[in-house]
Amino acid sequence: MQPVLLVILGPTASGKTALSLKLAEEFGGEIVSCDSVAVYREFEIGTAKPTKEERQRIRHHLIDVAAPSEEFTAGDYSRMARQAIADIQQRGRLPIVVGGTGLYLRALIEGLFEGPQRSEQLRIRLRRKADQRTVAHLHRVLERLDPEAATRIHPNDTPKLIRAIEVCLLAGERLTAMWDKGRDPLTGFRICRIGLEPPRNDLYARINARCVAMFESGLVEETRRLLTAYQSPDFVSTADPRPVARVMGSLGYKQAVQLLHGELSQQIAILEAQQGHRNYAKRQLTWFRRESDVRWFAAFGDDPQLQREVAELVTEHQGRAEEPFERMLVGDVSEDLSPRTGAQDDISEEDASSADHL
RNA sequence: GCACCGGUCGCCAAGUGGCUAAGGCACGAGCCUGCAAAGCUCGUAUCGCCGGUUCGACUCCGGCCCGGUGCU
Repeated sequence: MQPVLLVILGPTASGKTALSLKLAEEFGGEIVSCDSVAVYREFEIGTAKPTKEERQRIRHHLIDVAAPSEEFTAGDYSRMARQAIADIQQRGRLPIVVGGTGLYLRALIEGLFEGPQRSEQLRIRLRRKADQRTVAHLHRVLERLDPEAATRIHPNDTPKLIRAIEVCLLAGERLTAMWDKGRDPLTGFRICRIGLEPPRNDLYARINARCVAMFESGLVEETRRLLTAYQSPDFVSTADPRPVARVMGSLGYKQAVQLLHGELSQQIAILEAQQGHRNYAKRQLTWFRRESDVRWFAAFGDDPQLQREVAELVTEHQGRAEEPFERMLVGDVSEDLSPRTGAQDDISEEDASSADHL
């Protein structure tokens, strides 16, 4: 029977880390982080990675896997995370994906379409074009290359227009045609999705407090240190030999950089970082709400009551994975105390065929 | 006490005697197929209170209340 893959998703500061550690301990699991900034090394305080102690206690994957100056993408994430999950599975342990980055999670579970990787040169040209003329120009270009894609992408959405044009040009094929070929989903697992959605006001209060804590524990000093080796995407200079680190533009670091440039007072920097995180949390929630088969919990991940409930759910899910036919047979053999006996005969055609490629 | 300035959505803020009172932020809803902690879309007020002038007032007049500034 297919092994279980546990997925914990929720907005920033909802307690995913606490819950995942608890579950990993209880079920003998390893954690696969799904966070587009935690993949970068050297950036610590602002990324809210699990602590060193936590990472010693429970094995973590997909954290610190890229150099700050590296371009890391959803495709890279998907490939590496799948490898990590396969390894964990092989060790006989429970893989627990802990996600905050919706696109990465979707790339991991549902896959991406078969398309060309991004081309920095092409992007630079397109972006320049967008600056010179108007955004509407890019949309017109896409209209010519792929009218259907142009219908689906809003004329103001520059990054998506650029990717669409890039794909058409590089592949010599329409983007929508490539979409139609489908994705490459992750197979071989029974996925159990746990969603965390604490009351909005409480979540916002936690986000605010966490931002303050980040600044108090040295976010600005860390940023100053990092700035000696990398430059921020918001203050690039071509004459500067330091490589650009895109993470430097992410929430918290962005404000710390502005503070160091004297554009912001400490107080305003904190307020803006808080605001950015709150807005981000809201976007995450609308993304996750669309995710299918999520069991939602209206509490924080560190809440003991919630942890108990989730643990129960996971146990139930695992049980079902090990005794897949029990549920189907309850009606027929309810008096039978060992429903597993004889269950084999009742395998349906679909199950029999899907068992073939195991 | 007197004088002046100001009171427009949760905040900032335009505005006109008469189309359905700009915009920004927040907030809410939503999008998302390799930069995603990014980018984008949509939604939300009857203008401090009372009275008057007027065909018609948020806009004009008077009084009151509140905030700011100045003065004896």
